[in-house]
Amino acid sequence: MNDAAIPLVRKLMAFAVLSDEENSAIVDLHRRRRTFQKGQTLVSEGEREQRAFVLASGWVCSYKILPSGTRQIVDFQIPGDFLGLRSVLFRTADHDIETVTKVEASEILASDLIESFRKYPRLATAVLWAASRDEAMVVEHLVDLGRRNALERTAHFLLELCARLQLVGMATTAGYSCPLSQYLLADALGLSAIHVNRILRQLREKGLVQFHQGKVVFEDYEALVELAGFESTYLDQPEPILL
Amino acid sequence: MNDAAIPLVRKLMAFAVLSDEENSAIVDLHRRRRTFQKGQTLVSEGEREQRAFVLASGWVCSYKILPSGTRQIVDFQIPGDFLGLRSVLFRTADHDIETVTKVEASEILASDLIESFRKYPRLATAVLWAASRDEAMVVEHLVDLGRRNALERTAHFLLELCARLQLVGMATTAGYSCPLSQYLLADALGLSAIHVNRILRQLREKGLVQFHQGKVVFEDYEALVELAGFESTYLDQPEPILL
DNA sequence: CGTCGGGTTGATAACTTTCAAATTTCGTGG
DNA sequence: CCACGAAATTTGAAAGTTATCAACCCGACG
Repeated sequence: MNDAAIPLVRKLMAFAVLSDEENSAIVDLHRRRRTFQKGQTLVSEGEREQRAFVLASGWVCSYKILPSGTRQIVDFQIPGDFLGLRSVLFRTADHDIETVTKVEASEILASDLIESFRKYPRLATAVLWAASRDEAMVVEHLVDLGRRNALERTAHFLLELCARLQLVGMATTAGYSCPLSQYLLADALGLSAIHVNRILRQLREKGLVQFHQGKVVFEDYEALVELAGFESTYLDQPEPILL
Repeated sequence: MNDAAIPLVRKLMAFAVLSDEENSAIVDLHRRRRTFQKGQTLVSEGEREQRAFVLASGWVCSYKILPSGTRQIVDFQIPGDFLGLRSVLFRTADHDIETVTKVEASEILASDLIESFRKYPRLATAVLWAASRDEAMVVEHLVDLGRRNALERTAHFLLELCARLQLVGMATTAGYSCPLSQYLLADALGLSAIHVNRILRQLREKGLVQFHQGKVVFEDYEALVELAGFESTYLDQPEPILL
């Protein structure tokens, strides 16, 4: 198998030029393959036994449920992303994780990870970089919810997803496949599904983006970036930093 | 000086029983003391030279400015908190950091930190725990903005601040000193300052909390927890985990 | 063929912002 | 200690944004 076909390799390559040994160490982490059906819960809040995964294919979401029953999706994970890396440290998970589509993921034993970090320290740095980037995205999501209106927020969200997917070769500025329902979108954007529907219509009518039958199609990428106030600096790494 | 007077020591003690050597290693990190006046910028977005600090006294906020000029405060830092730990890894800061009050902070050299982690591995774990807790708080803040209305959100925020301050001995369930203006509160809560004002009035009139002249006074802590849907599990560590 | 999970639309209600202005608080210099 | 100006708080009214409720449509699927 070509290494670049592994999303995690592809993602880390954007940050560090990896040697063949390092690449195969990553490939190694991907034994222990698991398959999950759509809608399956991987981690429940309060759960003790913590497992970490690398997502190979499919989409996942992590969210919190409020006492009132509404939920807020904190983040979606796409191929190449880690699941539950952080919460391994906590005794109990502080949120739920659920598959959005059928998913292939590799279970990562903490011991394996530590061992490969010991052998290939640059790998540790690269993974830490990935974790920092994830945190930066949560922060950007927070800004979305706090200070962007529904239109900007939705636009920004679609653009950010695009940027992330590009890192693993699953999108271009022309568009991408997106398996999210308007309900999922709503729970991520802090809106009602009905309002999301209207906003998507507005974006369509303005000739900016289309989102139909699982496909996001950008009609005017530049104008959308402008509308959303999208800054990709925290996602773009023009070229690998770690040589 | 009594170690427990150092907020970082006090905070980490909630997580790990630290030996005398470990304690003094932490105290050691606090040489290189710096003082900053109120309203001073510590880190600017896009800045290259990254510095990390531990806050010894005073309050700080980290925020993002949108193209429209509005801002969203991502988090406040209080004594015992790290500043800029994560962004040291990124080449450029992705947000601004500014003092809210006069501040005393110790500059931490990455090399010093790594050295003390090498000597005292349990310290590394404790700090990592603190970082995870910080991330959990950002997530909770995100949920605030996405799915709680202004009243719940404000109540939740005041309670969370209380829980954090308790860890460093600066609050009780009776109340605490809080140097935040309603403008700062508004930028953190994703509301207008005017609305914050009204919400605070409502909370006062319901007999739940008062927030006047820099003091938060809880009148009915239990009822407030109920209203806010406040879950402190992610903050409470009933007793040290690492023995 | 009926059901079910999306998606779509309209009407109404609730929440929050914006604008404008008055009042209070607070730090500073006299 | 007082006066002054700047900053923060408070209030009202009007406008804008988003949620909620109630339908209806449509395609997939057993």
